[in-house]
Parts: sequence; structure tokens; C-alpha cells
Amino acid sequence: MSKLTMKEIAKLANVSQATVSRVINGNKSVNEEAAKRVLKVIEEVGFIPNNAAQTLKRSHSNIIGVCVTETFNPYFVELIDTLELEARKRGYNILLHNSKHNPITEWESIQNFIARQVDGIILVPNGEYNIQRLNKLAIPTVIITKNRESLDSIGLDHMQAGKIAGENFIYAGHKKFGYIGTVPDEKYLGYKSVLYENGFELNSLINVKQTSTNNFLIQQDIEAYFNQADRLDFTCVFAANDIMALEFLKAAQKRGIRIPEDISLIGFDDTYLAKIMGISSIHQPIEEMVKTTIEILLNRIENEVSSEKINIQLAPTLIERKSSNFKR
Amino acid sequence: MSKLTMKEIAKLANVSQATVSRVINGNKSVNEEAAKRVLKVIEEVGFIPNNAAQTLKRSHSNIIGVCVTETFNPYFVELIDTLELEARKRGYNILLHNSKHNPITEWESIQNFIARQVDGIILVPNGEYNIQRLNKLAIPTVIITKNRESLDSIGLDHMQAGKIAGENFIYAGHKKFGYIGTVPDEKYLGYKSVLYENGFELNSLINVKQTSTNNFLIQQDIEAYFNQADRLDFTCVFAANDIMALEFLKAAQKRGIRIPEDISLIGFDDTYLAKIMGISSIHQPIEEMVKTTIEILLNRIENEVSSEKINIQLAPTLIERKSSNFKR
DNA sequence: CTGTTAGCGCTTTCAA
DNA sequence: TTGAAAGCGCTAACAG
Repeated sequence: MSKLTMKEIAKLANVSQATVSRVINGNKSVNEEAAKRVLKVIEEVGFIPNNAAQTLKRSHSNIIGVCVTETFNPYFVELIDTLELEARKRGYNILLHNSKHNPITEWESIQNFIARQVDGIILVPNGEYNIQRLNKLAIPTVIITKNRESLDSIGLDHMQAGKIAGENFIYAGHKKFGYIGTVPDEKYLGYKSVLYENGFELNSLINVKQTSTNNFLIQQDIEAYFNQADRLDFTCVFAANDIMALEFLKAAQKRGIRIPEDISLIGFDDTYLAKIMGISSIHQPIEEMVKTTIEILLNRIENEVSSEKINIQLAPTLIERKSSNFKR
Repeated sequence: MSKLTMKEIAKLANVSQATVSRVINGNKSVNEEAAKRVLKVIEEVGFIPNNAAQTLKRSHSNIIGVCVTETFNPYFVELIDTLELEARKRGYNILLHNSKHNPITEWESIQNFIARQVDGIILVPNGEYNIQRLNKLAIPTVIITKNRESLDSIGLDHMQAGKIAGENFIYAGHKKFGYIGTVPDEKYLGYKSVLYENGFELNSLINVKQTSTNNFLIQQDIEAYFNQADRLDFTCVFAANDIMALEFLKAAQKRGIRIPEDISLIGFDDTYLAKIMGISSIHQPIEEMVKTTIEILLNRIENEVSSEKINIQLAPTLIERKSSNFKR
């Protein structure tokens, strides 16, 4: 079945191979009778053109390489899903890789993309490691969820997100502040800066290791914090993502700490985890981000426009749920 | 960068293109000096062989097509992740598709796999729609998570899973039983059969529409049930997956129904959702399933062994957590 | 409107 | 150990 070629189809339909190619590619200038015959044969034998040959010949593949840093976080799953959908609408498939926060794996993925002749790359980057190399490759690329000057990019303003969380807490009357996440990080910086500006400081940092990439490991980090702290010196806490927020919530509940009465909590990503648990969270507009990403990328691929880099920063918004909706 | 070919490498290294191919493919019979020269050039210019050409020539791609029914359920995310890892260990990439429970999309994915010259297919099927067609295609395929006689398959014994849930409830002293899910389904059948065998019956079915493929839609279905029922006529309930279990839990809590004191709850898949929420759940051994799947598939691809179909049914185990650990 | 033909970049005989 | 050359299946320019 899968060993059929246009040659056989041509023979069966009594036309040349070129004509078969024409009807498959919707070329108008084919006799209607002949076209019908070809289509019938294709249908009957279930012929599907060999994409490797097409790619080789056309020197493009209609594939977009997507590399994310993790799939454990449901935020990325939703991102991937949306990316796939929007790409498909435009006639492209996604080749998905997961760098698992490892720059070496990320680079291998990029090489694999090149080998597979992808027409463009969408990357959730791990730091700066491969940005310059990627730039030299001169393949259409857009960085998503974060901003990088040297390439096209679209991301949320993380600094601003940190500020919004901080402002919200300050406005609600908090005086003592906590942060959960891996530092340094722009959210962390933004959060801290707004605290300082208002005469406060960050009282506690619950450090999540960079290598803690699943619920269980994050839970361990948070438990470790709770176990070494005699009492909590903050009344509100901002978590770098919803998984961390959720694990904090669980650890707190386990110890009889009430959310939000004792401690207000804000997460990040606004995934369904936050929705399920009623955790306030900073929303990332996935659909807008993805649509714009595809737009920019296909423009680069298909129109080869200006070399001016595009860098878009989306504004974060806080979705308030019960975990922080409590004035002191 | 990406327009380099072996020809240029050959010229730069002062050898023939064939020799370049030889060193890339680790062919022994190449002069050591020459090989070193070639490697150096490749390194310098960052050459990566064109995979489309390789695939065309070799008539295999080292790609496995994987098509799942959804990615919303974290169970499938974990499945995909493990699949990717195990495949990569064996030198294969994954081409991932999501049929979103649509047999037409599923068939399109399969056709895309053929077009892309995948060496094999791993499928989480939607019913029976494409099983026969797939069989005719004569491409190595293994069905995962479910069993299909006409193809290689590995899955949990869903019937048995339903029985285990039912038995657990009966053993704990329950007399009135509920089920949440889309019916008919093997888990449902197994559950019901064990109830009948013990002189009980299914008192309530909370029907989740087949089209309810995310939290929100499932929530609506469950809310709809609660809203039309004056009182619950069961004291225990088995949910077809953890998402449903979770949404039931939320809907119950909202109404002051205590889990497990008023109603015992068992979910299915044993995802982190169940772990997070302390929901008892029937465990699916992902890693074992995936390893066996890859084993069977690569055996078919690389060794073209017997045409005897392999059908493996794994035994389900119940992981008891607080949602059902309560004797009446 | 249609067939012939020349490659796309690679692997792999075959001879040397 | 090596190079020349054929050809994987397809597209597209060209000639008719």
C-alpha cells in the first residue's frame, strides 16, 4: 500500500507521471476526463504521495519545529495544542520536541529540525544558550513566551506580572511578602522592585530548584522550606507558576494554614490547576500569543520580509479567585 | 547554513561525495586521514544531512507516528513523554498527532503518517473506525491503552478495572452505586457486572457526553446531574477518569457533601490530579506499557517476525487514597 | 493540455 | 580505500 508511486498511478490511469503530479497539486491545466481517471485510481488504490520526495524536491517541508521546555506544566500542553491547531489551519504540521530545560537537548532538537527541513522554528528557550547559534542559522524562528531582542519574539511582560502581583498584595494591606520560584527571574525582579518602591521588602524566598520539574520535586522543595521555618514571616506569597502555587496551597492546608485568611496566594499561568483550586493567577493569553506567533513566522517563511526583528510584549492580567481575594 | 550539501563538504575536504556519506554513516572503510578531514569540515561549517533525502533513499525515516485521542488528560501527556523518551533511546523520533476523539481526524493523521514515511504507528484508537483500514495498510502498528485483536495491542484490562472498583465498594459495605462516565465502556460493563453478581445494581449513571473533552465541559455535565437530582441515591461512585473524579469531588464539596464520609470516590488513570486531591484511583502502568509497545513495534519494523498478533492485557491495581478509604 | 526530462541530496552498488 | 554513477519519488521547466 505504502509502496505505491506516481509511476504506477500513471500507468493505471494511462497518463504520464507528470499529469498525476498535476492533478494531485491541483494544477488547472489537465483534461477533465484524465483528471477524473487519475483521481479514481488514486482513490481505489489509496495512494498517498511520498512526502520525503516532495520535501526534497520543493526544498521545503511544511513542517514547523516546536521545542518547549517541559510538558509537565499544563500551560505548555495548552500552548502546544493551540500551536498545532493554528499551524494546521495554515497547512503546516508541527514537529514537537521537549528540551526538558536542558540546553544541550535544546540544541539537539534544533539540529533535528534542520535535518528534517523544517520551514521554521518556534522555541520556548532555556536561557540564552542557543539564541546566538540559532540566529546564525538564518532559519525563520520565533521565540514564544519570552522576549529575545536578537530574534522575533512574543511573550508576556514577566517583570510587569511580578509588579501586578506585588501591587495587588500591597493594595490589600499586606506588609510581609513571600515568593516561590527559581531565581533570578523577571517575575521575581518585578515583584521585588514594586515592594521596594513601596517601602517594603521581600521577607521570604521559597526556593524551587531549577531541576524541580514536576509536582513531586516542587513539593519536596516547598516541604523543605516549611520544615526548616518555625513560623511563616509573610502574609502573602506570589508563585512563579500554578504548580508551585498549588503545592504551596497543599503544604499550607496540611499545616492548618488558611488560604486566604492567613496567607494570600497568587499563581502564574492561569492554567486549569488554578481554576480547579480557586487560586488567583496571572493570565497568559495563549491564543493571542499563538496566533501572532504563527502570523509572524509564516510571514518570514513565505514573504521573506524585512530583517527588522519583531518583539512583542503582552500585558499580564490578574485573575482574582478566592486565594487572594481578602482584604486585611 | 542549511543549504549545505554533501557535495560542498566533499569539495572542501577534497574527497568524493560518497566518502563524505561513508564517514557520516560510520562506514569503516575510509582512510583515517580523509575521515578526519571530512569531520573537521563538517564541524566547521555546521553541516547537517538532509533527512528528506536520506528517507527517500533509504525508504525509511526512523520516525514513529503517534496518535492519541486527547492531550487534555495528563495521563496522555505522561504517556507521550515516556513514548518519546523510549523511542529516542532506540534512535527514533516521534511524530505526534491528536485526533481529539474524531475518527476522521484520526484517519487523516494516519494518512499523514504514511505520507511522512513513518516506520511504524502507535495509536490510542477512537473506537473501531480505522482499525480495519489500518490493518490493510500493512504498516507496523501497535494499539496502546486498549486491546484490538486484529492488531498488536497492549492495554489495561478495563473490564477488570471496573470490577476492582465495584468489589472495593462492596467490600467496604456500600449498597448503592453510582458511575460517572461516557457509556458504553468496558469499565462500566465490568463495574455493573460485579454489582449484579453480588445482588446489587447500578443506581445512578452520571452521564458525561462523548464531546465533553475538557474540565469545563465535564464540569457542566456533572453540574447538570446534580441540578436535576433532588438527592443522591448512591454512597459510592466510580469515575471513568481522574478528571471526572475531580470534577465530581468539586461539585460535591460545593454542596457540602463529604468525601468519603457521605460518598466514596474512585477515579481512573492515577494521574497527578488524583495524587494532588487525594483521590483513590486505578493505576495504569505507563512505563511498562510504553516499553513493551516500543519493543513490539521495533521488532515488527526491524525483524519482520511472525504475523501472529500480540495482545497483552495488563492488570489494573487500585491505589487507595482518602477518597474511598472509609468502611461503612 | 500533456509528455519528456532534469535534478532535489543522499546511499549504495560497482569498478578501479 | 575510493570515485563514478544510478536512482529513491517527486516537481517543474520546457517543448510540443
